[in-house]
Amino acid sequence: MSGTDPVCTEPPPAATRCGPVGHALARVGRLHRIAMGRRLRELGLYPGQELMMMRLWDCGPVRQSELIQSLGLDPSTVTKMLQRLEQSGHVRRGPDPADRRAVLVEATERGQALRTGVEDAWKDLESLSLGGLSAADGAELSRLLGLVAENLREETEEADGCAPGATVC
Amino acid sequence: MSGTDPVCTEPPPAATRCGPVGHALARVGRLHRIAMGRRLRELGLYPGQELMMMRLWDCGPVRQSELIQSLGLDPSTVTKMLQRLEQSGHVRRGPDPADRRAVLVEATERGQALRTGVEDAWKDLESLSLGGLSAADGAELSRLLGLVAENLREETEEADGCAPGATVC
DNA sequence: AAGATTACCTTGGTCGGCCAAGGAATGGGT
DNA sequence: ACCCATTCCTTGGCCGACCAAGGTAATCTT
Repeated sequence: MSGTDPVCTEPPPAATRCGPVGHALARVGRLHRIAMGRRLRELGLYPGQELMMMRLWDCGPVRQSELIQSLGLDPSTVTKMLQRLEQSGHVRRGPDPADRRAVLVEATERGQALRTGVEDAWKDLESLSLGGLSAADGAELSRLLGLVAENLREETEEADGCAPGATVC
Repeated sequence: MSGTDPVCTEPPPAATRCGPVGHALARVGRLHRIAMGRRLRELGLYPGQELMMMRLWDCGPVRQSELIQSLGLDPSTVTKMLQRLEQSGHVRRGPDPADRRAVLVEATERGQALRTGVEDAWKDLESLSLGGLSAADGAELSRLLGLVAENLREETEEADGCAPGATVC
């Protein structure tokens, strides 16, 4: 048994006083990411990459810019992540014949093979997270998180529009 | 106006199907972190550092191990973060006379000066996040997040105990 | 048709965060 | 007293994620 484990967070600092919900949010988000990361490691992925792969499983070959927008990530983040995923053989990149500056991305067989594993991991973690909650509570939580997400999204976007014709898939 | 802004996330991938709540959680957590990071930048801090500082404001000089445990972070993370905070003058580190392998950490005046700014930022973001929610909804959200946190914490800790005598402060 | 603007991606740098491994100092068992 | 286990911290490596800046290609303007 390894003695001291990280991730304890028991008595959080007085951030609780200034932003109880925000603090709980940050805390839960981190715990969720860690728990997910643990499952992903057995699959050979790092946390964050699974969302990228999910996107690639759903859509076929996709433009990198599409990934950037749908995942809401910085372009440079996507570039580097794809470079690593390419090197680990999960992803293939090639030029877009229709636009020579664009890059088309798709999952390799090796990447496809992870699909059920990743989806199971998500389902597993989902049920674990909601353990002890009634279905009604789950729905309520989902609803409230949606509202908060909307509030935060507005501030983050700060006027833009998020091009409507983007849901290509 | 910078044209393309990241962070859009509009139609999330089919992760929604496998773990709607988990996905919303990850999403909101990230948005919250980004929004907080924006406020912190004006104060000269990076996201994550503010929790460390809050802990230091509450307690006086603290052992590094205390920070590790209370924030639930990896020891190496804390070491590096403190090195940077020290270099930016927000924090001072010195030897613990009672235990020569330990390190005592405390906030400098410069670090203290950020306190109200950070707390205001948290309050501000909190009210923004909860905009449009009734007080009852806020409480409900808090309660549900607490439950989920508990579920996730159990898995993350995986048997340990989190030494009860740790709430020194 | 030439020039300015945009869109698409890279590179380089910095941070938070994790893991693995290692060096000191303390403490417990015999 | 001695040695072994534990605790406390550091270093190095790797990723996700951000920003800033730059290079190439398409598009819009005039």
